[in-house]
Amino acid sequence: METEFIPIDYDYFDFNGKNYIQIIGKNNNHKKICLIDSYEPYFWAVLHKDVKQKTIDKLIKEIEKIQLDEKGRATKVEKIELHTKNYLGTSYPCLKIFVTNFKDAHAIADKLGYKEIFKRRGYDLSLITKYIIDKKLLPLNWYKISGEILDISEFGGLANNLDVEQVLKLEKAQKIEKLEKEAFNPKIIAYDLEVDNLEIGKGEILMISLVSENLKKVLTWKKIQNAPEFVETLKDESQLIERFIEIVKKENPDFLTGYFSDGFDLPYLKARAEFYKIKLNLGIDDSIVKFSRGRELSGKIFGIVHIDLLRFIETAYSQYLESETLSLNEVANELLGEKKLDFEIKHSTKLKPENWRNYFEYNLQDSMLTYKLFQKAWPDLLEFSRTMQEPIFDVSRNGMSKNVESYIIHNLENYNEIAEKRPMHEEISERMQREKYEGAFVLQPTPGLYENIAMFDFTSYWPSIIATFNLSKSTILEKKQKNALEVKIDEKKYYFSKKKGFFPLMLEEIIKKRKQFKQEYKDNPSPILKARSNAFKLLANASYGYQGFFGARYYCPEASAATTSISRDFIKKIINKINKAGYKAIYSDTDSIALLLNKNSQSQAIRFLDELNKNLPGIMELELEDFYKRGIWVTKRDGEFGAKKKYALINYENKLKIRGFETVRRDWCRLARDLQSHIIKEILTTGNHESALSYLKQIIKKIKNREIDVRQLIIKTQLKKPISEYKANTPHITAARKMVEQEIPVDIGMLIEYYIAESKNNAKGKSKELVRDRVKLKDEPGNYDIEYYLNHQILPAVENIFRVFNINLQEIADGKRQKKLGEF
DNA sequence: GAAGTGGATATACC
DNA sequence: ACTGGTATATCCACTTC
Repeated sequence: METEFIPIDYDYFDFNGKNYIQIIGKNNNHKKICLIDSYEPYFWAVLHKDVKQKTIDKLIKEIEKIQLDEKGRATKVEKIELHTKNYLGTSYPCLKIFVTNFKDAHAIADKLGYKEIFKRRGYDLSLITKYIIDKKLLPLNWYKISGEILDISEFGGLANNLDVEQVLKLEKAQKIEKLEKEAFNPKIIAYDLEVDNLEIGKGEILMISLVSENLKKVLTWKKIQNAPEFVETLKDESQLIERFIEIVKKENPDFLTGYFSDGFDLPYLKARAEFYKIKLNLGIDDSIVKFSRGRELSGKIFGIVHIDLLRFIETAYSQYLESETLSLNEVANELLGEKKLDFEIKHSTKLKPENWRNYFEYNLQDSMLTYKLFQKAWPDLLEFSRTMQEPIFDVSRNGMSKNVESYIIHNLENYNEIAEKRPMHEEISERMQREKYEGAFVLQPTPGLYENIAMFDFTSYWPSIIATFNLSKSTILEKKQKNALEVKIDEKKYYFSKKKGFFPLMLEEIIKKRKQFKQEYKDNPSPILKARSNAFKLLANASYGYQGFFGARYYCPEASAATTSISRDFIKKIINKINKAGYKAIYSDTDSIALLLNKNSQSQAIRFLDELNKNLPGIMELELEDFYKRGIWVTKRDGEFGAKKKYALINYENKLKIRGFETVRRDWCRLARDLQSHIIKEILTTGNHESALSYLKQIIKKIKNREIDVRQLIIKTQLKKPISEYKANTPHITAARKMVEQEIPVDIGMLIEYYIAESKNNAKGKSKELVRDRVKLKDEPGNYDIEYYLNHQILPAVENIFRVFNINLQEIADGKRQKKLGEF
């Protein structure tokens, strides 16, 4: 039996004590296929270099005798092979020890207390990861496969109740190339629950919406006359759950997706199903939904990949998004230009029929948005999975450190490397206590309005340093060696080998691929190429942090410290060269330099950049980010020094680039942010402050006359931990407590919205009330505090901008504020 | 009782 | 606890004179 096949999800099962792999995927006729494959699990024993052959033979005989019978599972060492492998870049004789069941590999490894054995490795990788590495059946790639149709009786009748076109025992698989357009088009169902009580399982499920290519449905038990046609009314909540299961099973999609569905929708469904003693058997083998533990729950369905889009968006998109929160509403608005429907959610007992009809629409829209977001994210999900070579289920939930590690693990074979082990608890807590090492260099700017500016920046600066200077766990030397690179950090010297290590080499490849895909995308734009280029970009960006991350297998803070140390040296040298060549570096942060062109032309600057590049070693590269016609740098709130990480630029297409200013900070009120951005724009466009100042005066007048809508004055601050864990009584915690009192749901991660109202004992005025005592929730009636908004929001946001022009709003700040304000 | 200081907290930059 | 360090700024509690 031959067919084309694309693997989507991987699972495993035990039969007669042995491990078997189950792969769910599609054939070229878009039918679901299940492949069964055997797998011989093994781990490595790294031997000391000088162990003699005779001793090795004896050792093998010893180890071969090991048998275990734990948890009713008889396991033994099946066979042993001798290989020469690298461990952290050094070659060793290694024993490849095959065991009956991979779950016992760790226990058997623990029995190997022989002095000839230097390290035991490879027993802590997941079975799926090992399978993908060894059999090279990579996720989301096409294969021509041959196999035998599984007999109904085999593996205890496994093929019997599996809802797939075919179950095949895999014999051969050969990778084939397919054009992207004739490639795999996944079937997706998006779903969303509406409930009465947000606490998992504590309320009733009111309705569930489902959206697929040819499916738009809201299931409910609420009988409403003239309900929209997409509504299907069931007898009660238990029928509703059963109908949901029925539809999903009938549709049998590749992906079932929700938004925060790991944390809400799926656990809720499970809890309510349990309440009614219904089996939530969504799996294509009728298995129930399982939740794997971890920091967050992950809901897994056999044969249908459950994707919580929020989790993928957190790792893959959040750094690019401008949205203030990652709520479905904001993310959909930014990525799709579509919003959730307006609907005020109330307890179901308080809803009138027309409210219900709107509620159904609202519920359907949530699934529609989720469905569209999935399609938008699909190229990225696909390319993440292909790049890291891990299933989409995992890649969509893992953070970037895990993704970097997946990439490493799956590419180790190219370097004949054995995987390093994961740090254990004790080691992790030790690592967490390490002192911080010094990071990036930031040049203090001189405040001012500048003209004719260029911005240079290093491409993938830190990764390119790691690759160029060979900084990693496998290349750091214990002591000084001939030709070794010496890096001095805090009077301590570290040495790195000149012989390239696998991590720097992989990184070099990642950077090169990123460059290549970026170029391919430019030449021939497609969502897939963009996603591919982006996956490699994110991988490069996260790789530096990976080496300094306590959970990393290839943890090496010395390499991280050396990376930043070298980065500081280089950027300072470049700054010096810039200043000596008739330019003036006015600002620099980490990998970028803003410089004044002075008398030089733009083309001269580009030639100068080429010169600088000629003297850069390895794959380090400096590029032109853009030319700007004006830029402004301001002082810190107090003192005359220039503030770092705060500037605004305007290029020759009149596009603004604003960094660090309150304009881009969500914890400042809308009025202050809009005013500041207006003023920055005015100044950068005109080159003077006059129109900006008159605009400011207008706004101040409006505030004093109470002409400002309180919605413009709402301050939003995120609640980052449970209220009880806060030591400080800040305004936003006070607001959160008020919300709890008023029975408004308060959750970690939520933006707390409030404004500052007039003091109650305003007239007496002597001992001023604290800010937190004047907090009112966003919908609470009251008068905003004119003094607060003037002196704590509006003026702080703009006074250091005007100070650049010697306009002294400072006197106002110095206590003469009240009097001075009268002048406006 | 005003002024200064430092801790806790949030958010941004790269 | 789930990449890293650098930096600004607010509010509030506390100390100091």
